[in-house]
Amino acid sequence: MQSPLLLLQSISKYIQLTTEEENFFLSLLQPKKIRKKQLLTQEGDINQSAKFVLSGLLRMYSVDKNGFEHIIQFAPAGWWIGDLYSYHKQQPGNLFIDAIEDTEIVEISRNSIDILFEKIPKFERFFRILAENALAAYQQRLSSNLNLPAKDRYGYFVELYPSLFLSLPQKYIASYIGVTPEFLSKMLNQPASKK
Amino acid sequence: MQSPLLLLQSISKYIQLTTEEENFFLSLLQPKKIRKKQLLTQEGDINQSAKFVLSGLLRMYSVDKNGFEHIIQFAPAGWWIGDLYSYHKQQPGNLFIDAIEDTEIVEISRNSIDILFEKIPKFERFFRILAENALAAYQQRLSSNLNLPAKDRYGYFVELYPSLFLSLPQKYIASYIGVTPEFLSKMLNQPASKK
DNA sequence: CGTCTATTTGAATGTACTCAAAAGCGGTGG
DNA sequence: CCACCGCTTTTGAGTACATTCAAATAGACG
Repeated sequence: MQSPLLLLQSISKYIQLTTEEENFFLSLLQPKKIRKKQLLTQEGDINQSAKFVLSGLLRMYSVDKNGFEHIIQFAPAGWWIGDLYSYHKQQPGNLFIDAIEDTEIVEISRNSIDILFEKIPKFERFFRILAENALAAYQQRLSSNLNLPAKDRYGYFVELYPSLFLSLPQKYIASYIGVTPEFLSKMLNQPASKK
Repeated sequence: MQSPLLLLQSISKYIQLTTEEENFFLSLLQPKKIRKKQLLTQEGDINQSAKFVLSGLLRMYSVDKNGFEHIIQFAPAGWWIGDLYSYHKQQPGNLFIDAIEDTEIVEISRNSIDILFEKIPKFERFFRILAENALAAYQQRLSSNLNLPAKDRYGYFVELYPSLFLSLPQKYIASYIGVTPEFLSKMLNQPASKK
């Protein structure tokens, strides 16, 4: 199993921990493996934990009434993922999370996070910064997506996930930028008339 | 000028402050009035403060290369607003904020927030929760917007801002849900064939 | 190699846009 | 208090972007 080193590194960017604090934090983590195509979370679940990807690749998506999937976010190694609406309100969410590749994550339960905040208040700061970063990213995505043509949305995707667009099956990209796989295929194979 | 009572109320939902702490917090606030149509923030500005609306109505929007505005968020009384990407990275943002109606806000500068966190660490918690709430809202918006027809996006708008859709000029709603004003008009006046 | 999934291609359709012009509405000044 | 001006909304015709459905082709994996 992958070590949570990656997680400790990302924490140390924002707060400094003593070895003791680090160990206490590590004791709260629960490792988990998700096989390719396996569901981690589904619609109706109440999100009870924060999730950090150590290796592999997850996707979070909603399913509309016609059965079509819309990808909200990918999570490669080093990213957090989760339905924050459900986590925060403690109500059933409407998002699914599954693995595109075999993936290793660590989870921290809501309860553990409460304990963590009590014992090591510095972590309030870390999770604040985390949420603010994620918020900034969502604001960016909304602002760049609203009403822009698919070609431009594809461009933004490539910028945001430069390492993914090479290896990722095209249909996932289509789902992320909000077009059908057929249309994306046509778009990419068109005589490079306009960029 | 409106008193910041509304702000204190919203804080007290998440953390308890002594009178002394309250006063210290209040001493960091800077009130500001923005007249209808006046710009508060524009593309290229580096966001240096958190902004809370006491009364009135603000909008935050981006402008695409064709000059079209896309509204990211409305902020009626009791809401926070700001380009978090720019705030967080301290880089020029690409969002505008202006007033749809005469508006009163209070601002807290980044520096003051740092001082606040140092003096009253409880505020880390407050702003963490704030960011998480906002994040949940953005996740919801993305998930409900992606690839849904305009009719449904309009429905979601009405749910999110029930008080606004009555008084707000229609073209702003169009800009929020990502259609042209002409199209929204046609949509709303169509023989109520399909809800 | 065969099966399953992903991608490509094509034709017909639909949703939303553009451009243009008319109608409605609200405020302001004479 | 009415007339006018500017802004918003409506309406219509033509167009473009993206979808649907269907079928062929290509890849991946056991």
